[in-house]
Amino acid sequence: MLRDVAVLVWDGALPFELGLLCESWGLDRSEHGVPRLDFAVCTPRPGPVRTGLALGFSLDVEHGLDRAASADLVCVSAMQGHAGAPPEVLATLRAAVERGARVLSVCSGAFFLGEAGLLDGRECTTHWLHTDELAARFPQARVVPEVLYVDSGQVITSAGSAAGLDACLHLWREEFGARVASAVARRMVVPPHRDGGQAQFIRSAVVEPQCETLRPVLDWVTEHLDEPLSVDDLARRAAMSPRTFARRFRDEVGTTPHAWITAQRLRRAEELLEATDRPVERIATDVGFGQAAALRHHFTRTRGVSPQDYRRTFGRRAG
DNA sequence: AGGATCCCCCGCCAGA
DNA sequence: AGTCTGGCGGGGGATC
Repeated sequence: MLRDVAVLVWDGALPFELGLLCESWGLDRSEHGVPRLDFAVCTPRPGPVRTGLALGFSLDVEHGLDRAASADLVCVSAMQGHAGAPPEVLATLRAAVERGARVLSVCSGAFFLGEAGLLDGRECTTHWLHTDELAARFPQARVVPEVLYVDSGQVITSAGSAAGLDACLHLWREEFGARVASAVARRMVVPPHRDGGQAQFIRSAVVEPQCETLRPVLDWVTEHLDEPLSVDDLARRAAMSPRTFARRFRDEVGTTPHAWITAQRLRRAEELLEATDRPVERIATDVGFGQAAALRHHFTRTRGVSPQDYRRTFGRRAG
């Protein structure tokens, strides 16, 4: 169970990436039913820590790295420059993994996990600008480009900047269930869940945010998850050819129609597992899986636990 | 649990 | 030249 989170910083810390870690793990949201965590920002020599990018301000950090020794999760934020983490930091990261804690990197923070030898043989990712460099510097690392984050168990790496939030929300879900994760997301006013495999690029979200042509169809789908949904039907509903629909879908949503629909069905199934006592078979049909086997297959593949186990952990009667 | 069938979905290319 | 569309084919994943 996750109870204690430490974030490691040193000179060159980037405020946005550091800030999202503080926002995710440091805030008290107990009035919204979110467990309160012990949280600390730590640095090798407590005191002033310069931020990167010549932003003209410093942080005053109270805690030394010894404070990270009890953490269940040790986060390494992004720094200006990708090399040369202090040796004490690398030792802290290695010690965390050795004692069974998890480590999480945001953006170029993955390079420091690499320096600590924690990426060897593991799948990982970083900002799309740097995936090639990461793979070159750490040949043993299995770098996955173009995803938002990678959860390889003890080691979680996320892509550029804001994808760190997605990785954090993923961890909230994994540790505390979808209801808590949604409460955290709601407080931060971000979408509750973007799947890790989603593309880092969502072209039209940047290029023409006002022209979200698929929004009505997406909304319709989430209201009709229990029905059979073929791509041809959705394309017709969007008044496009199937080929154009699939292309626009990837551009706007960042994944394929079928993968997205499956992800929505799993999300709904998760909610129903937590909030109701309906049998898994019933939930499968309620969310549009033809057979319960399909739900179980996708659920265990993406969540790492069976629907029943998920309910035992996060359901109403869970202890 | 495995195999047949279905349906995505992506690369390719021609046309607007 | 450059962009967008949509039909086709095939391989592979999903479904039953």
